[in-house]
Amino acid sequence: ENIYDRSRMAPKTPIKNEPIDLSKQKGCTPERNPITPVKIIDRPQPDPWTPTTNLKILVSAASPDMRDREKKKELFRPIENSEQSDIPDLLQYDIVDDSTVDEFEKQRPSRKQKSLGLLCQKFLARYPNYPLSTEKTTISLDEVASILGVERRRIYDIVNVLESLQLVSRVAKNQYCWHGRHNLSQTLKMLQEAGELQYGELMTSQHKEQDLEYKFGDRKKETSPDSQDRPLLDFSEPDCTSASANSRKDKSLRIMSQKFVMLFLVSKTKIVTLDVAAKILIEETQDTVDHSKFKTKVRRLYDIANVLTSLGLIKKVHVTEERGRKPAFKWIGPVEFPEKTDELRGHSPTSDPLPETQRGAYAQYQTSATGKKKFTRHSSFSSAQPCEATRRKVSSEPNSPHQERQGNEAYENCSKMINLAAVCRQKIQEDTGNKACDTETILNSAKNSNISLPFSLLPVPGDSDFCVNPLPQAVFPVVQADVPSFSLPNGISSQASHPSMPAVSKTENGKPTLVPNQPFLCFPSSSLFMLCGGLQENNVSEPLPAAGDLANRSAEAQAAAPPPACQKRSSRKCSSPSAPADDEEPAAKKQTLEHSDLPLSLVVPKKPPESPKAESCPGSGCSAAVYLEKNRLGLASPAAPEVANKESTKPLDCQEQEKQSQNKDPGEPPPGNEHISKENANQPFQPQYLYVQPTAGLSSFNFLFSANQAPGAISLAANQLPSLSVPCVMVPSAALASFPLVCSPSFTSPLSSVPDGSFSAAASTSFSVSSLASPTPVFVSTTAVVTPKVSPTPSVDPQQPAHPALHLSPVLTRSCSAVKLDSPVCMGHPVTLLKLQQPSSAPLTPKSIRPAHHEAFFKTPGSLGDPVAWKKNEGNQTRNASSVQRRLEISSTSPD
DNA sequence: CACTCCCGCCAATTA
DNA sequence: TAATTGGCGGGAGTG
Repeated sequence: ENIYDRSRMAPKTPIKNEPIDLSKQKGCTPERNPITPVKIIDRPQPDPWTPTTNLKILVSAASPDMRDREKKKELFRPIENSEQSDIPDLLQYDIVDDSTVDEFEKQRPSRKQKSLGLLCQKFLARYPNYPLSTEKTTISLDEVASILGVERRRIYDIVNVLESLQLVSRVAKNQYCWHGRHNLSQTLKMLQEAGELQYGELMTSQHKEQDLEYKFGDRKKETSPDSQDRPLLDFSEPDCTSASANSRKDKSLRIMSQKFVMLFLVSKTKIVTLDVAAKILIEETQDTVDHSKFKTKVRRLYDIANVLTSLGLIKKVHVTEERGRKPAFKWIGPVEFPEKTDELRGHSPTSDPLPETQRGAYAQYQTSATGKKKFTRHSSFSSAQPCEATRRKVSSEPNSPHQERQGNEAYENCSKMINLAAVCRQKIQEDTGNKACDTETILNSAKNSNISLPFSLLPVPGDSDFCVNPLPQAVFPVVQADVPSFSLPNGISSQASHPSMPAVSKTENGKPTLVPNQPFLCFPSSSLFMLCGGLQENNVSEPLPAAGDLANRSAEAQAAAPPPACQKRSSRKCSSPSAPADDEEPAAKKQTLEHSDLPLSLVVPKKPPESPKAESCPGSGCSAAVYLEKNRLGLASPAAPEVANKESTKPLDCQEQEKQSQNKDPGEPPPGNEHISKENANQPFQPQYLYVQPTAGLSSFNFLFSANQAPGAISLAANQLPSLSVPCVMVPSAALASFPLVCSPSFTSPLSSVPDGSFSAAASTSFSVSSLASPTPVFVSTTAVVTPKVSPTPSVDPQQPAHPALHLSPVLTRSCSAVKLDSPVCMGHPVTLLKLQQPSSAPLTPKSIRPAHHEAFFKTPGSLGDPVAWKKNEGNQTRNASSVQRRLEISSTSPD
């Protein structure tokens, strides 16, 4: 055997592929570097295809043999190393050359070289931390396994953990999509919230005991945990089950990873010992802790810890207790999300560890969102939820039929997350009370349901999110749907996305459904601003009920709903929030916004408590929204915010916006979000705006609505169409400056502003107007807000065939968020809106719509100018920008 | 010896 | 049924 090996080693391996060679080479080549020499060697295979392929082949071929023997492993190993070239190996090799068996041993790199942590680093090194939204990176498990020279099993370990944090999502069999860390903070936030719910008590209570070291102060709970844990578990499981029915398989690694992370996030000391964690995690299962079980759990925790360490989220430490020193891990990642401005935090910590890559990019955050979305489809599975949908559901599907399925997993994850979030949320609700309840509830439901939901809402996949506001009235069912959709956060992105998907599908129907009557607003991403005329001054903070308007915005805000994931039921409708409030005008009024981010959900919950005020508003309905604002304002949103805040946000002037159409752009420097809000205040004129920020980073947009706005103003502009009285503006946060989008009912003009590059981002967005029905519904969607910034140029492609009416489609595309406004909706005054409505019917076609061009608009600023462009009536218009882009759609319709 | 955790069998799921 | 996933725990490497 030995001989065989040797011989083969030398020659063979090396040959083929690059990396491999190394190891082998040593044999051949004295030196360490195998690199050169080898290639030649053997036969390459007949088919060269790709380099990778060859490798794979080799590997595979080799492996079997090797195995038989034993050594094989070793061989492989080298491979791994090869890239980096592990030194050790080389040495050994040399030595080994002659010798024989030993070689094997020697060669083998040593356990460390094969460690999961190292492998994970190699894996991570292959992908950018903050990929551009546009690019969607798919990961082929086989390929990666062969490239890294490891068995696929190991890749699963890595991917499962990454998936639990949403750094990747499963797209299909053997295929994962890389999202990077854009959503990481959101995910962590969710986990933190969920963790607080589940484990918080424990901490508080401090069961701690045993294991932990007091010293550190960890909390650990252990014993009692069961009960608590359970809840979580339950939640999660249920979700899963119910929702996707997924398998339970998820059970372990993924869930365990999330729980493990939760423990860190909840822990004050940020240090968790393995044994404590193991106990806690076991409980879920049962109390009996049998030793073996414990051991197994610990093994798994090491696996997870290795991956998390590679991610730079934790590091190993030792805690000494009375008993002695125990292994423990300390969280070194971001901690922030909690409330406040967390955003910031995010990066830094994280980044540190990270490789160079990109850390900086917060901005990307947003963008990334888009990427996430990938999922697309929800499966139709609608089955899931009957509820709401009943009606709406659409058939579905839209577009992409491809894979969706996979989504399930994602769903699961998402769902889990969602569940957690939901839980949190609920709590919050409780706390807060009802006010928002509806909303929340809705949200919750949404989450669950979302998947199924038909509605349009769409979630945005990525971050974006949107809000939907249903009108009060209509709300109901529809709402539900909406809600859900929106929820997705993020992150879940992916998952979320999935949910979205459904939404999307809905969309189809959706359109109709969506909003048929009601208007909704969706805001994508996190950041949105809403302005309401009513607002009183200030911001958000108080929403003042008084203004009915405010109310409108309300609640929805909730953004909370993160959850999309689950399908569960959603029953509630979201709409609600507003509803209660006032009634102002009926429909119109209420609108709410929602945001959804994943994070949101998390956020939301918190908020509530925090900001009761907002709630107070409740009456009006505002609550949700309000509080969102608050959050934002106050805290800043957690997630991405930073960026957004910083920059972006700018609200541009309202006025302008109002005007709208235009967006303004860039220039304006609006103050930070906060400022903005203030601005609002300041600007009294405008008073009414709501600003919503995105929580997450996304944020790309902000929306402003003016309540009062004359609609006319806005609308007019361009199109004239119609209608919409309400003007809205979206501003990308990131871009801030860049542009806001405005939608007016018709949308018309607003966009124009975009022109700038910034807009380009915008570009992504698309607008479409449909004639559909409502008088003026507008949809705006954005998806990825993020994108925009990034690419200005983008172009979009458009494409997709759009569906006419649909806003939906867009959704699918990903991005989308749509807002529709009916007249009512708008925040501001509905009334106005109504009026607006307008006219329009005609609109649709009007002028110019250029269908195709839309893209252009986006892209080019210049184009924007044209009103025409804006309009597109046809269905097709939709375009999608690439994933990245976001689109806006507006429909105007008129009834004719 | 205790801590780590690699490795891969094999069951559960999927395709 | 074959392939993919992933739980699980033996037992080896490290210190």
